[in-house]
Amino acid sequence: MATIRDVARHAGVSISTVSLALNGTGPVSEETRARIDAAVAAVRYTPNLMAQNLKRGQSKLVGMVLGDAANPFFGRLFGTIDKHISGHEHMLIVANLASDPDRELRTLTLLKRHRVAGIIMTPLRNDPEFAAHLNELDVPVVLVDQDVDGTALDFVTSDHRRGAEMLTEYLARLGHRRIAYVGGQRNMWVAERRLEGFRSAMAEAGLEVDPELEIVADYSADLAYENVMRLMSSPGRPTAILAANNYMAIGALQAVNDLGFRCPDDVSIAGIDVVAWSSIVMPRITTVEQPIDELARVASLWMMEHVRGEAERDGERRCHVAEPKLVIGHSCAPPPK
Amino acid sequence: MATIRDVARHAGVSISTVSLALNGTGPVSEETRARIDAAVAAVRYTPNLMAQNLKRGQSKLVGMVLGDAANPFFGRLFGTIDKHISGHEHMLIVANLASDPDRELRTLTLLKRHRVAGIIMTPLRNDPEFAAHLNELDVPVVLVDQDVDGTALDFVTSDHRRGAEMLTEYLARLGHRRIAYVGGQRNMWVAERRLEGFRSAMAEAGLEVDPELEIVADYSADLAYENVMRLMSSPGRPTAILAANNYMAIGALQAVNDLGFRCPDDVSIAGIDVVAWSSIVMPRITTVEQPIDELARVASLWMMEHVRGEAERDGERRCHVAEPKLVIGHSCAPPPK
DNA sequence: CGATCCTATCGAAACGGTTCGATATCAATG
DNA sequence: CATTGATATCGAACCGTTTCGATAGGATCG
Repeated sequence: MATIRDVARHAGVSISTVSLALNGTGPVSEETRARIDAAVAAVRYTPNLMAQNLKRGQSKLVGMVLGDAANPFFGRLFGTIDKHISGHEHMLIVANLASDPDRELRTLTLLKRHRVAGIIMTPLRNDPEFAAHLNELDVPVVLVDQDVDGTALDFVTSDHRRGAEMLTEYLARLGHRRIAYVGGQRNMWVAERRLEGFRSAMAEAGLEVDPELEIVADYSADLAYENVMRLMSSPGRPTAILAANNYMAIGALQAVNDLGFRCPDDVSIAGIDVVAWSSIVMPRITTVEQPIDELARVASLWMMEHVRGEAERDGERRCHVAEPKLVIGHSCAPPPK
Repeated sequence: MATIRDVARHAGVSISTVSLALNGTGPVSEETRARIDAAVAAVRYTPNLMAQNLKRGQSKLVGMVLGDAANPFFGRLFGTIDKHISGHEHMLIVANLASDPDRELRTLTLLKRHRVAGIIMTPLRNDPEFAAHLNELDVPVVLVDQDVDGTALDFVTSDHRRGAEMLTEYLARLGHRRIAYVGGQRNMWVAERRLEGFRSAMAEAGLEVDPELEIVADYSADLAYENVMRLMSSPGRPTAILAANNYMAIGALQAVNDLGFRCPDDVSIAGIDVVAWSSIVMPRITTVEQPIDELARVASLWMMEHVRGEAERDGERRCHVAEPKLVIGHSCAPPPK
């Protein structure tokens, strides 16, 4: 592959002159510039970014770590962030965790080896060991969606607790008293917030939570399916089900259908974060949506500030909490008599 | 950030010894190795991959160009390819075209500047100018999903033509005679193949295609919605609709619902490539699925062969055509009397 | 006319690594 | 004892750039 040396030789000038001409830094005569341009085309020169970055001591790469690329939430998040980042002649180098927390640390150090200018990540782990690593990483990081306790990193999320509250309140107002909650892993930040929201809204509505109806289904459609099957087959079955993410909502709906119940006539279903894409799921599921575009915009903005060195590190971490939006579908109705 | 020089100084050895020890190339005494390891930990050394790659003349980066990251098809494709690639201490550097063909060329040259070891891409454009650029790129490329005529690049796809045929045959066997086809842009490779499949299966079944019922909706749910609204409001409305991708299938179903028709009682709907994720769309849409895992596996395999220099370039391009799978849902029935 | 200041160009030193060809030490060999 | 051959370590060149300081040839000025 052609190097700057080839261009210089072909144009009959020195290497430094080529560099000055190509980068527009330093004065170059019209004539020389023309010869250089011709040479570039002749030898098909493409500047080596690795060499440029090495020399300049900065990289035009921004790392992005996704919790689960197959989930449309992350797909849209990535797409929108990419739109913002790649405008500034930067590129995203993306790693997918495939929901496997063990890959998280390895991925981060690999990105650091690449000397990325910064990392935007949706973390999975939330434990002191991980927080310690994050703090020692020495690369600007913006967390999205999920927090890691014990770090002072910029953090962009939506109000997961409020989202769960909104749906719970909605179900309670419809008259439901036995509401089942199908939630994610107990040790995950987002799952905790959503569970809090559910419980607080239940308390607020004067309803008590039956421990039997509080399920942990690890964000998996299959586990949700099994649990809802069991729940709906038992005598004290709920009249409404709140699922804490899109996959589990789908699993729940499937289970309800397969048992011959009808939604919303026999049982109401609401799901958090059931992405717009599934809006024609029939019945359309009542949900709270995260404002993905807003999350992506703020995260990208903050990241670019870090990259440009504009982020005034006054010790205070920045947090942006976006408001989720209640989208009423046709999956909820008053409980059957 | 600590460099190899710092490690050397801290351990009291030369730079080259550190390099030899860390890479396991060349003999290093137990004692020295221990001192070096200690020094690495002490100064928190992380090798600079840009420098390593520059010197070694190779990069551990593989480029991936996605047609539309927000579409779950690409999300799953990316996730699965990443799983294969990142096993070999490589990383994926991903760019999203957001369905904008104009970004395609720029993205490719940017990836080349990064000296990626290869590029896996789902192209949008299919024209001679683009093919020429691709041929001159001088970077190993594996095309996925969509072909570019006039190149000799490795190509992994599924049998789009056959997929459309299967669905058309299925609808014809159910007794439908007026089948509408909602297709993608006419200049796109995949769209052409699917249209061919539709027409050939129609001919095979002895049905004629009403030009009025052959819609171009650019893979957009909105356009499909509008067109199906129009179609279903006209006197000669079809009894079945075949949509050429997931978005358009959703648009079509929505339109049918909004007009008060019932699917499949009043009209049957089948869609190509309606991803598993939407399997609980009610009624579950009859579809042909692309074997994404297979596509990803073959593409990754071939890419790694290129990266390792094992690809015997004997002039012949490699093509892998996977068989799509007919998944029968509940969205199709015999036409109403 | 010598000093001064642009303008255009160049050489050389980095950037952070790898790697090849020394060199030094020491035990084994003839 | 002089060779030989490992073994362990090092110095220096190089990968493809950028960039700083130097140089040289005018034009401008007092």
